[in-house]
Amino acid sequence: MAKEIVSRSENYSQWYNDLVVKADLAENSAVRGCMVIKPYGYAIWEKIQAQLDKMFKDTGHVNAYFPLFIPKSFFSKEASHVEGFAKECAVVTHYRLKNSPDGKGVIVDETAKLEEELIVRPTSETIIWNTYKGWIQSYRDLPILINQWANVVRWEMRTRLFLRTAEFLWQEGHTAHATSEEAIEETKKMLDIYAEFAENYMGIPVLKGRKSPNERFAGAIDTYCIEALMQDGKALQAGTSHFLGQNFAKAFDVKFLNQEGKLDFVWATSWGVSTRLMGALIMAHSDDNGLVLPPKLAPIQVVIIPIYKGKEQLGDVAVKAEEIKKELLKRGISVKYDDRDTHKPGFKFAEYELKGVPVRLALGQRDIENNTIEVARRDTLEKVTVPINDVVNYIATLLDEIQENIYKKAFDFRQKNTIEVNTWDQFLEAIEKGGFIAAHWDGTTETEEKIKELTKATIRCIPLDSGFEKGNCVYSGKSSDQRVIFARAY
RNA sequence: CGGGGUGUAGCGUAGUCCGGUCAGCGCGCCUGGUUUGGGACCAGGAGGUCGCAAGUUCGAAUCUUGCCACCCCGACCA
Repeated sequence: MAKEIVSRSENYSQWYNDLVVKADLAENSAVRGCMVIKPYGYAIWEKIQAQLDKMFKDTGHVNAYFPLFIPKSFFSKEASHVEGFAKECAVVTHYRLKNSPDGKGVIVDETAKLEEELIVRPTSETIIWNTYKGWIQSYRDLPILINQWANVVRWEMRTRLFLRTAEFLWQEGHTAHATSEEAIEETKKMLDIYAEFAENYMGIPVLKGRKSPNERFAGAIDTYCIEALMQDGKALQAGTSHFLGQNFAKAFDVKFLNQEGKLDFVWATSWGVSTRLMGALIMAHSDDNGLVLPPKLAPIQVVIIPIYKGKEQLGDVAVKAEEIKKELLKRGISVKYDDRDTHKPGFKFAEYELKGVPVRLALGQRDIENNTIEVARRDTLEKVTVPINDVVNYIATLLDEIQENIYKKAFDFRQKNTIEVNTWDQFLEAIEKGGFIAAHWDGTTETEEKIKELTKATIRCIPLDSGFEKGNCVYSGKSSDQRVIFARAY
């Protein structure tokens, strides 16, 4: 199975597609816009889930599960929310099939029409706030800090594996608070968790910021996000955290008695990351040889490949390999010993490179004699031979080093591709090159939309950590107090 | 949803204009043997309602119509 992928320079999006399919992460399914996540891809997602889940729980959140279906009437209760999602909702109208009169298959039974149509959730705010109404009477019932791991459906026109699919997996946190301050604090706390996860586990540097009103979540007062830069210079929104104010509490009439005995509406947040993170992971680090996975999320961290001539040599090598495997496992490092005799070593080397396994060990007769082993790292493709007795320690350190190196590489790339511009001409030039553009913006939706129309660039975020700076809008010339980040985005 | 393109074995493709010895090739797959420090080699073998459905015709991968899927570009979006 000679699996070739097209190079990034030749065709970036083809490279991405090739990679997803050939590294066995996912494939298109029989259902338009929906993907099958294959075991290797799902294993990465499970690692993402496990870590995030731990971080959520460490900050006081608990998991629960709400229904896939949402009564249509719930949707119309929050005006901007409906408006935002109406165009991409799948709707269930019937609950029964019957045999077709012509004998060819089954048809919808028209007599089984639902009294009220059900929406397949594109997000769960409405069903959750309808539920919270029954749970909250007093400030003593607050806060509610719930997360759910679920699938959602958004009927997208154009889909791409992981980046945009009609059905996707995600987590959505939905919290309820007694005060605005507390809810805002929660919104920012979760944004910080996302950023920490992206940087420390995925190895992807992210910009934390706030969305412009135009890019805000439907129904939110404020949307915060983390934005990552991909190797082709396009931005990718990797996570969002919303301060919902009292919008949903008002829409679903969720009130509580505060300590002064006065009725008030509850304050809300919601926050989520999805399988889109897989797309970010792939595009941030991988190269023309295939995936490059950060050790902390790699399903297999180390692969051992035996090199041998004849069965008796394999025996010697196998003993040593199993020994090393056991030692690595003891250290909590995941290992695969690949002794398939149906493929040659060179084939396996290429295969594990394609799959992004961070460290590869090659062990042969020559090594047994010299008490050495060959260690190859995926991120730099460097190979070294180390004494076999040191290999476990060596690998433990190396995995950390790879994790760091991957992040550093991505960080340097972002630095190199983030540019401050002050004139419209500079802006036009910069946007063609790709990357993040820090420019002044007059704060109006009209300007934002005009820029989008002219350049396809959108405001990715208004960075949280960049300070006040007097300047003039790059497009309109009107005065501005802060630079914002523009980019073309996924 | 609009514009463009593609659909032939698991994958990549030739053939389609000009209907009839056109169902071929490469990779992969299976069996046996030799191999094994960067994608092995030899020999033999299996596998296809030519995307689906109607139609034209003595005859359709090839012509007509409709549908479906995928890719690229736009509008939408995590």
